[in-house]
Amino acid sequence: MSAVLTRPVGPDSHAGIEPCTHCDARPYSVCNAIGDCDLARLAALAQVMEVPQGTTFIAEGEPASHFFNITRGTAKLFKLLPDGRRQITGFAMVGHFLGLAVSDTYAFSAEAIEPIRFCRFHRNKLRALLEDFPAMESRLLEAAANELVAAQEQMLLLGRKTARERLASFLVMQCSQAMPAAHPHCQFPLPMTRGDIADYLGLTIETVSRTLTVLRKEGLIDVPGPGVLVLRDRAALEKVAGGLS
Amino acid sequence: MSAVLTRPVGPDSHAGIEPCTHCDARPYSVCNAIGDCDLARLAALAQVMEVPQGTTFIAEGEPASHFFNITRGTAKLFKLLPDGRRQITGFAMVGHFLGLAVSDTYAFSAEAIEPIRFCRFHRNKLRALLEDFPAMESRLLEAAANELVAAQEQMLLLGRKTARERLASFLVMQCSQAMPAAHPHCQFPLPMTRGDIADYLGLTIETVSRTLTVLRKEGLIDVPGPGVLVLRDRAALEKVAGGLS
DNA sequence: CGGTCACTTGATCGTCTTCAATACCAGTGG
DNA sequence: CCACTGGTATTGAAGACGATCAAGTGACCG
Repeated sequence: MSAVLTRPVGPDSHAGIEPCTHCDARPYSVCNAIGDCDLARLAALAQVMEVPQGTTFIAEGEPASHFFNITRGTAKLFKLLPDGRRQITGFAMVGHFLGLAVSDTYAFSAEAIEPIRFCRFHRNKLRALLEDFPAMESRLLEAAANELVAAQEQMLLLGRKTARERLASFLVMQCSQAMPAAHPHCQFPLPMTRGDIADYLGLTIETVSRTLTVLRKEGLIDVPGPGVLVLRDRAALEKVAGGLS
Repeated sequence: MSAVLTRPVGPDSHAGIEPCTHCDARPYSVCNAIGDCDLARLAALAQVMEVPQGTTFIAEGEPASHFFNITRGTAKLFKLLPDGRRQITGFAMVGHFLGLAVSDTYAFSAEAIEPIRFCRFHRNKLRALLEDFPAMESRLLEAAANELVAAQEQMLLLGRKTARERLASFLVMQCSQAMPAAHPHCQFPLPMTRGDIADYLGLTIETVSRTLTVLRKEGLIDVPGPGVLVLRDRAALEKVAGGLS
């Protein structure tokens, strides 16, 4: 990580004063396993940081010194082949935990697709903390199990679905993530570029663009502006996503 | 799971007498986190079972009542689309743990590709056990983290690698799994069919067969018999697998 | 022997990629 | 104000890789 591009949040910042008690991510993240009374101990280990859009704050292959917890914004996680081909393995939103890997180097890279804030912990210090808070370890296991399920779903998408099915799956998933309630008609932000979507779905930018155009002309979706998307017919999209048309 | 096709191993069986102490999987599996003295408690919960090749012993979408631990043979884990398209998300060998999912239904199916033996545990009983043995929970978390890394690698393969690169990656991985030592010249069993390999790599049977033929004619591999494979030039295969040719 | 099954090989087809041109927007500086 | 730039998105035409369709082989088995 480039030291120039990252900076700890100063004492004037809200998050700087009470890094955990009032954290935006607390309701969503694994740290909610720790009671308010013990939170100070966690806060003592946390280093809150903000980085601008485009910052690579985890680099594949580098020594894995920290755990990360996203508290604002979205990051993309990806792996690269030597010739530049890229596969985005996921998007980490508020509450997402990064760096679980047992290995001593990171298995993937992470880059901010918006200005983001995260807190980070030294691995060995957090490991010691985990021994005192088994509840947090349980939550981590739970989170890992959920990610594993999502990864298997993504393998099905990458290995067996058509471009049309991939886009439909992606949009439905993004929608349900943004709006837990299953509204039939839903609008939500789409902070990633076409290139990011393509690298997430194993397609090219052109195919993503073309397929979105088709879905739009069919009246299944609408693109009112850059970074915004509307599902006009969510039920139909879910059918397409499931391979039923 | 069909009750007809599975059967608990009787008291005459070796595994039936001491399900854990002398288990083949113990050195490789998460249960090695439990000391010999406490092993009886684990054994009391374990139900050792054997099923023949072809048995589907976990079915996607069914109530997730058990955890599983493979102790002999190999199983394939897969997800299906309504029209029959199939994606194999992994092969579970000796020591592999299944059923971590938080959800109340299984997220994937599992089928024996050889005659296999496994032990299974009721989820709620095992959960209670985990509270008394945090070391086991740590091992589970470790295992889950490793699987997550493997899943990300597989996403890179499915999303961005060519058929040739996929086969090379698969063979190198199978080899290093079978023989931890990095012999330049290595022979190992390949229990899965071409169809299984295809569904694991997101290809068709024909493409798998053709690509293996090419690799064979290039002298990179050899197929001495059905279910057996030899890497003639492992270094070259690793280059191909990494996208370097 | 006829049966099935797994695998191989060939010919053709189609989806997605590649290459290319264009449009658009924001920022910058003449 | 407008030209210039770089990044992002859209659209078109041509091409390639893998899929599909089809035939044939060999092994195993009743």
